[in-house]
Amino acid sequence: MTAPAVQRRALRVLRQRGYKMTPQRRAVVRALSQTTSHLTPAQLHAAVREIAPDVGLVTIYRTLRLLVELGLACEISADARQPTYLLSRPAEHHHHLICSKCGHVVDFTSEAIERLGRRLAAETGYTIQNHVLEFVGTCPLCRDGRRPR
Amino acid sequence: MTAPAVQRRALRVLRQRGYKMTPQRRAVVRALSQTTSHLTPAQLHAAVREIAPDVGLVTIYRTLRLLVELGLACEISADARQPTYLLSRPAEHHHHLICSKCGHVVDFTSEAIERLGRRLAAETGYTIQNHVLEFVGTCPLCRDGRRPR
DNA sequence: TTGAGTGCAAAGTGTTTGCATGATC
DNA sequence: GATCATGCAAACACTTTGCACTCAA
Repeated sequence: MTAPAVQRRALRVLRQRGYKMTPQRRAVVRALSQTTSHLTPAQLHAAVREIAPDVGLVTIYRTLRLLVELGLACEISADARQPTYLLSRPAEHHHHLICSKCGHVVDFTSEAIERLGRRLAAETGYTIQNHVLEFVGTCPLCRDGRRPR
Repeated sequence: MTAPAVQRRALRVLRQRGYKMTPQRRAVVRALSQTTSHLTPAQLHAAVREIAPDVGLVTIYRTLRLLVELGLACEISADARQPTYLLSRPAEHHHHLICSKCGHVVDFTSEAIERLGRRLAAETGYTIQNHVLEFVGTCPLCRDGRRPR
């Protein structure tokens, strides 16, 4: 799913669910769709201000919460001290491979995890509701020093 | 690994690494070893105070950080707003299946995840440093209402 | 004896809430 | 025009830090 398509889908869902289409929400969605990385609320705030200079940080928090509720954005928790957010590209359940240097994120899905979940459920008697899987590493560009910083 | 064994191992490693064996550290390790659940710093503080009433919350934070650094405790980040901690039972890399009702935690290891990591590395060119996998669900006792609360 | 460890209070960080104003539908 | 959304400031919750004192080695 391309970035503009992700952006359009998010705005469409917001509208369909009866939320008002404000310039602030548009700007948040647009800023999120323009990065392949994952952003902290503060970083997103900075990015949004490039588009719409007087959006407040509070609006960032409120909009992020809304987007996550609607399944339009994901929260990455690999670093517990610093939750970060990105727009969900695939609609279905998926996972993230995150570059710890540049923050680039690769989405993937895995049937193996689903199987593992079923096996664990059978072995332990748990009913499994959801799961989080995040790989953290270094992307090829950063590793080879081909990316500034 | 039984709870007392986990406790002894943690104390032994602390000593071996040259850290002083204070009553506070003993109490934190003991309180952690006495639960099969995962605790927030505040919950752990309460539990520690049952054993050693004047341990401060600051010491809980400092000791948790130390234990995590030494690989003796794990941080669970399934709920990004509330990191929780537990003593590592297996020494090697492992994952958690967490009951969202009572907090009980089941450790497991998975060769399938290691394989998936290798496959992702090959496909994307990433060098993978680590990964987090957490399943969240309901344990059999809680689901069947056989556990109070 | 001496430096690591602790407790307290204060500062710091990140996030949420109350409320008046403003904009969307 | 009614209601939802925003912005500001204040409140909040959690975590870390500075500093003097204590205690394990």
